[in-house]
Amino acid sequence: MSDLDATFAALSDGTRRAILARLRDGEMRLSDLAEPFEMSQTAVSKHVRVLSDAGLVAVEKRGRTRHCRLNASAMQAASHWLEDYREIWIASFENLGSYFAGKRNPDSGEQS
Amino acid sequence: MSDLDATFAALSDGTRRAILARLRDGEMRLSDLAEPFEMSQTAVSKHVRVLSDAGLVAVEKRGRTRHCRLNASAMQAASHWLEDYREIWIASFENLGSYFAGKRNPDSGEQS
DNA sequence: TCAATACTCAACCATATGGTTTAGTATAGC
DNA sequence: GCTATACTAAACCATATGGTTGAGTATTGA
Repeated sequence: MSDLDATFAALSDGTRRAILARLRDGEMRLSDLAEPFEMSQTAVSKHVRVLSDAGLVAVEKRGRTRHCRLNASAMQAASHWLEDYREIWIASFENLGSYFAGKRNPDSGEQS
Repeated sequence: MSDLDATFAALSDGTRRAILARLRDGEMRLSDLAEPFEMSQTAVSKHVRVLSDAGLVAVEKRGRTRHCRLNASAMQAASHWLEDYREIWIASFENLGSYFAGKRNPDSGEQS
């Protein structure tokens, strides 16, 4: 599995995205991280494992607790891949803008 | 499944990302699209279906052919989600930069 | 030392995924 | 109308995924 495969696959689950969102506020123990989710801690632990394997979070063992923090650099690769398509979706919005502009005023293609 | 679930899941397969890459050059018939892949046309058709369900490609039936084109707006939602983490990974790179800079020269934080 | 805490591991289950093959449908063109 | 083309659909298979429970391990703290 390529790195991008793993990254996008890890991001394709809502629970895992919620875990990442929680970690934006800073490092958190696995048990605290799992607290709001309506599933077993084992399940959350598995999700964290997936995120860790994808390089999206770093887990550090400290005594009997595991401390998780974001490792956003893997996201950058995913973001970079998407970036290559940015001009295409911008173009499609411009076309849409021209379309609506044309309905109002055939000379104008501008948008706010 | 949320839209983001579907989008990221669709992007997590290398074949599907390759399909999207091919479509960057413009619209293509399904059979032409399938040609370089070492799998059955049925398999490619299924991948296109996944991309279509995720809103990443638009498929238009014209006679007996299906014409596929990029619909990059769904990518924008994914990109936007990742964007929220940009400041975090930038911060982590800055820290890394400072770290290496500190090894060379404690006054400089610049990199090539 | 002993109990509680914070996990991991293993086994299991249901469903999803990525592929195949075979058969069927709709259209094009002779 | 008949045949080739370009698909889609259905059935099947192996493996992956997301969840569970129950047992095991390591660490803390009284």
